[in-house]
Formats: sequence, structure tokens, C-alpha cells
Amino acid sequence: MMCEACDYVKMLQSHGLDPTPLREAVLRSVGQESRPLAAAEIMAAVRSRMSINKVTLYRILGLLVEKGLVKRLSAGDRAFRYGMGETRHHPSHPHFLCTECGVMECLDPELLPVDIKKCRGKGKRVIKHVDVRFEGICERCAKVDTE
Amino acid sequence: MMCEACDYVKMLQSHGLDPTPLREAVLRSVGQESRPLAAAEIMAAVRSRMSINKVTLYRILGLLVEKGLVKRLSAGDRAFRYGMGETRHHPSHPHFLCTECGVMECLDPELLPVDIKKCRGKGKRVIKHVDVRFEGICERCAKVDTE
DNA sequence: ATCTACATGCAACTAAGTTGCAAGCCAGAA
DNA sequence: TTCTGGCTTGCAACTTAGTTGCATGTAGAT
Ligand SMILES: [Zn+2]
Ligand SMILES: [Zn+2]
Ligand SMILES: [Zn+2]
Ligand SMILES: [Zn+2]
Repeated sequence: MMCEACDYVKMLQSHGLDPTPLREAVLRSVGQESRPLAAAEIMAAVRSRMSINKVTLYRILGLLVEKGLVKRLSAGDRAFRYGMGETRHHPSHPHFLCTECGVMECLDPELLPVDIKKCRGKGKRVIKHVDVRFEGICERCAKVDTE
Repeated sequence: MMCEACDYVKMLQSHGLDPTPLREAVLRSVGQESRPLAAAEIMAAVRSRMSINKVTLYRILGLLVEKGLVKRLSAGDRAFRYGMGETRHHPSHPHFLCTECGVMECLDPELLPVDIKKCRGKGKRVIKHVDVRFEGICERCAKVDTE
């Protein structure tokens, strides 16, 4: 989820990460978007302003995910998407994946109807979080189809 | 989900697929398990009884998925899991993924709390189905951890 | 007998991500 | 100052899971 209020440098620092230009650019690229991005998209976004190596990108994403600043989402295809981690301003929410064009969109947190607590305690497994993904045809693809 | 009642040959035929030994073995391997399997696990299961090539396995899985006999699930890691498709006996249900050992388990359909209809009509996107995945530590891993 | 369709196999390829290792840089020690 | 250790980045090679192209085998139709 996009957020103009986020200070990416501060976010990095408060999680013990040196706010290097590349880290800031990666976090900003993720934070400015209204949908989770694939690594290739993040790379393109960062590269429009500076130079970054593939390995460096994946290592930065790994760090950000580890610190919880970024969340790694599985999209039903073989490429992960990266979106902002949960905070007060960005609550957990479900996603929508277009099976036609592969675009993933963030949905209203209200649509996340899963009561985790109800599911804990079933057996002795420990449930940490839920991932809800709706699949179908996005607005853009639906439009093209009917034309 | 496992099912002793399923006649795999009939299932193949009723979906217009020639019930070859390999197809039957693949479908049976998926059907006999109580959890969705990764392609490598299915391959091992089939190979314990007959010889099968990697490509053939993926092509058979592709066919079965296309016909709806098998469902391809994303597991949060980079390998898909394959479980039985929805039928009267096997309703849609959420899954649990152990982030420690990677095992995926089927959960009670009752735990599927998402009301798709409520989510349709929001915007003009077409929602076809939901995929709910709980993540955490499975019973076996939790046990090992406390030892 | 020949033709076609389909099922399978083998080798090579692909996409997304990972590992190993070296180079650059900078703070603090000597 | 120079040396050192740790962190950040880059490049090449590798890995994993799955796919594509093409050849072969087999069965039924003509
Ligand atoms: Zn679309
Ligand atoms: Zn989101
Ligand atoms: Zn486990
Ligand atoms: Zn299942």
C-alpha cells in the first residue's frame, strides 16, 4: 500500500539498517506503489533512477522482509510479489491476482474475514498468519475482453 | 484430500482423458494423500511403482489441473503443491503451510470463512475463487522445537 | 499398408532466485 | 598514518522447478 507519510530513511534506521541509497530506493519503490510488485518491477523502478545489480536487489529485499518492513507474497505464479509490511497505517489485507495479466492488487482490509483466533488451538499447530488471495480477472482485462 | 471412494480410472474417463497407467498412477498418488504434494513427492510416489519421466509428470499434472481433477496450490515457496480438485466429496478448503519444514496440510472446510459473494461486485473485477493459506509451525515441528 | 492422433521420453532451455568470492569503503585500533 | 574487520555491492556461476522442441512408439482409422 502506498503511503506518502512514510519516511523510508527513518524506517530503515529504526530497524537497525544503514539507510544506503539503494536500500532507500528499493523500499521507496515498494512503498510508493498501490499494489505489490514483482522483483523485476522493483528492479526496473530502481534502475530508472540509479544502477542496481540483481543480487543486490534480492539481498535488500531479503533484509527488508526479515525486518518486517516488506512482506513477501506468493502470487500463485512462480514470482513473488513484494508489498509494504504491516504497520498501524497499513493493516493486513487480502490481495487479488488477475490470472490473465498477472497483476496483483491490494484489497480492502475489511474483506479479510478470517478469524485467526478461531483457527488457533485446533490441534497443536501454531498459526502465525493468514494469506488470503482472490483470483479472477482484473478490471482492465475484463474491459479488454468485452471489446 | 484422500478418498477411498474415488475410482481414478472413471474420473479420468469422465473428463475425456485416456486412463493410461501413468495418468492413473499420478492421480492416485495425489488422491491417496491427505495433504497436497509437491511435484517431486508425486514423482517419488509414482516411481516407487513404475518409471516416469519428469516432463511426462508435469504434462499429466497440467492435464489434470486443466480438467479440474487436480488443483494447483501455491505454497508460499517456489514449488507448487497438487491436491485433489473440488467435488461433492472434497469441498473447497483452506490449507496450512509449515514455514519450518514446508509441509502443507489440508484444513477443515469449515475454517474457510470467506464470503466470496460479498467480495464480488466491488469494482468490475471478476472474482473466480479464493485461496486461503494459514502459515505457522506444524505439530511435528512444534514438538521437535520444545524438545 | 499408411496415415493420423496421442502418449511418452530425452535434451536443452527458461525464469526467478541463490551462493561464492572479490572489490570498495569506512570506522576504529595501533 | 596505516592496518584491520565488518558491512555493502557487484559479477559469474549455480540451483530449482518447471517448459519447449523434437523424436519415437503405439493404436485406431482409411
Ligand atoms: Zn488483468
Ligand atoms: Zn497489499
Ligand atoms: Zn513442520
Ligand atoms: Zn487440501
